[in-house]
Amino acid sequence: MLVKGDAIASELNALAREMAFCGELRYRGNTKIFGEAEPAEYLYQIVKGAVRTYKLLSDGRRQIRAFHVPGDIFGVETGEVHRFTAEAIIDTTVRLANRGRSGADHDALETNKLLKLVTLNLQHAENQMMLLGRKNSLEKVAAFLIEMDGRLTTTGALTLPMGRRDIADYLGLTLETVSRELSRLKSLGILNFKGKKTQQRKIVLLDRSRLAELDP
Amino acid sequence: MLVKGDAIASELNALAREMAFCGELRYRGNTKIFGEAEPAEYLYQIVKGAVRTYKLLSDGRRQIRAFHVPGDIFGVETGEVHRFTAEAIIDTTVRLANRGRSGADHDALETNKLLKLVTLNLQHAENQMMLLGRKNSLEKVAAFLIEMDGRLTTTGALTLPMGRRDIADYLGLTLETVSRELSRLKSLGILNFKGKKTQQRKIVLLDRSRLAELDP
DNA sequence: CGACTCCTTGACAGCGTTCAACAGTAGTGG
DNA sequence: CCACTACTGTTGAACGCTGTCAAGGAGTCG
Repeated sequence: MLVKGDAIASELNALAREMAFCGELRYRGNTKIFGEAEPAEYLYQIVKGAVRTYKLLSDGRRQIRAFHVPGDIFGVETGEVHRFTAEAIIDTTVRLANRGRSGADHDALETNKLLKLVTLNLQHAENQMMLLGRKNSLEKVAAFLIEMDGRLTTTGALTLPMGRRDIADYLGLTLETVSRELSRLKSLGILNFKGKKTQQRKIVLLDRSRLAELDP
Repeated sequence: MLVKGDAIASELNALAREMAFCGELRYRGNTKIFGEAEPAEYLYQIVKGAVRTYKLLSDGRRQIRAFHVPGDIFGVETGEVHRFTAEAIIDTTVRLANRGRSGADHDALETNKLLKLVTLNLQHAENQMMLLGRKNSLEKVAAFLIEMDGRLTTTGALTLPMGRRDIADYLGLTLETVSRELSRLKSLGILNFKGKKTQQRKIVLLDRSRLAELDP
């Protein structure tokens, strides 16, 4: 069975507590943190805010690998350069951790932590492959909500930091389809919007069990 | 830019040469090697044959993670159990390598090798996410041929061990669509079939540069 | 020979995309 | 304060890519 997002996230948090961080940086919304193929010098842990990591095709098609929220670690690379771009979605604060000296081999403890992090990334990617290749649009949106529910629900409401376009590029859909399926879930009584008429990024999940049934 | 399959494969081969293998097993085509959630005790390296690794949804929808051909290592798990099923596609011989003692921490050298293997898996998964989420059917089939061309071309011809159904479940398509796009590539003069009328698994690539242009 | 598997091909349907219009909110500057 | 613009999100209508359903050919095996 698939491991859900929250299980992965909680293990990430446990790992993060043991790491040695060495600095802090702030980014405004929609600004680049690092780009694909740039040298990878640090690990990043989010203190506040949200980040998307993605790859692009030459014609601009975008596939978002993952969303990262407070507590998450990203930029885990074992090679010399980043394999994807990272951007702050909203105003974001990150802590930096040094990667082990490149070239020289790391000490065993550090490599073990790195192994754990890369493995969690791989698990997430494998689950996302299943979603992208074999789920329909309603199932994709349901899975997305379940993942985010497990990671950033605070006060009973789910406040999405990202817009419809980002969600679409995460799920392999268009923003219109995402919007339609969210409306469908609302009309089914499974969720409700809370914010202003547009910018509907505050969602209240009314029926988690029926939502879960939509994600096979 | 995306790392192509052959780059990953060649690094795998380099790694494999340093590993300590401890046994050999044979499997007939379409037989299980290990199942999802079963205890993970070994690493496997293919000597001869071909293997698919995949996940299933409860209703039977299948997503193939990867195809493995001679030289490849699969079953790289850091947890206690396998996250996916592995099946021999055709008659297959594999070598077994012990995973480090679970629980106790492995020596640094071994962990480093494991890290390399998991990272290569992650790279492949990230590229596959781009393919599944954002490429159309022709681009998917082209990418598949390019990947396989880099891994199992021997005598100028590309002999695919897997059937259309497997290819479809790897690319997030149906077998009919795979068949149609292969026919299209043939009618475009980019490839030719070599085998008997059905069982068209021998493919000759006539124009690799035009094929590459189809994969953005 | 008949049953079976694998693949191809055609016709059609439908899911998701594309194109478009519109609404609500925020920011800017007169 | 209000116009004007920009941005985000929703919704409708039409299209088209891919899936579904079906038929048929070619090869294999008992």
